[in-house]
Amino acid sequence: MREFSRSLPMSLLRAREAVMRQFRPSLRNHGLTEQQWRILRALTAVDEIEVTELARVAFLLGPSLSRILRDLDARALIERKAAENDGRRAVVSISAKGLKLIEAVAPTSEAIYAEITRRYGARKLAELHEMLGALEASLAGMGSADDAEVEADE
Amino acid sequence: MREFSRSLPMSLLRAREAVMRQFRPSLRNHGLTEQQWRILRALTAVDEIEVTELARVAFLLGPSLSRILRDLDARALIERKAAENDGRRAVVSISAKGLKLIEAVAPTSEAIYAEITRRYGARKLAELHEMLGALEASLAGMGSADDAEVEADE
DNA sequence: GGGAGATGATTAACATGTTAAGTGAATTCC
DNA sequence: GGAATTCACTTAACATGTTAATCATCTCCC
Repeated sequence: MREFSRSLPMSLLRAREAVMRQFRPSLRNHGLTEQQWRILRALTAVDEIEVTELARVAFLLGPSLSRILRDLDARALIERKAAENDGRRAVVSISAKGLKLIEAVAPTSEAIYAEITRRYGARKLAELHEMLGALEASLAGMGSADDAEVEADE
Repeated sequence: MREFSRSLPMSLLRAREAVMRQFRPSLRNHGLTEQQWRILRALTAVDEIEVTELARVAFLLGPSLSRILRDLDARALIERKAAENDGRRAVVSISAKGLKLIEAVAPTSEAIYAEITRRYGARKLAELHEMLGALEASLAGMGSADDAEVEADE
């Protein structure tokens, strides 16, 4: 079997952890987890957004997002309301307080990102992004070739 | 600020998820989570190994590893014993039952990996591995440049 | 226009990630 | 040689990942 440390999931996990290790302390100092930051960060780019769409752009599963939105709402960092023409949908936006928090964290975050870019190289970083995107695209249509399917009609 | 979807952590997360999505159903059919598989997989490469070293190679934090080992032990997939000359250390090895399980999962796992390699390209995959390793190395010495450190003596 | 099915969001249940604290054994250092 | 420290591992506590189930609304179709 393949050398363990060379497996693709492990390489991606290790690389991501190496990056996140840089950001976590700063976020922590501002009372934010990585996922909470992702959500607030995504909210700054739009006026308002539906929960499902937010889950897509912040790359979180529904249940995780539900919990985090409940918490962010309790901390008054976001605002929620029902969609006008569909009682099922909820619309979320960042609050003034949330915006203020983002602005407090952003400088450090940007500085860390700049340092990473400096160390790794801007060109190489762009190339890495491109290759990761291509990997995603390659696997897009590869519908989980599941062995031992219990039900034939799945 | 940077376009959200272009952040490095997000790219790495999305790529990893695209890969893991392929493996999870098969592992699930065999009653294993991704982390449990990582541990058993790492144990097949050695005769026995201490817990701390296992945490390093399987890239898991101590607390996660403790919990999972407890579970794998209860399922008789691994064996545990104390180190001979140091009562603090615990030594872990895979059991015959665990080995049998690995052998049952491996073919599907290898097939999925082969398909990923075919789609993405073997050369490109190797290059991606190299770039991820370089990224890790670039950030190795970058001791969390924490802003707003509460204590000056940290 | 009302009931079956689809849809958006949440809740539930269990496993892991993450940091801090605890426990017992080894080492250090007067 | 024993108190203080360090070390390996585990527990604790809380947040998120993951899948399944629930709940309310909406749509469709008869």
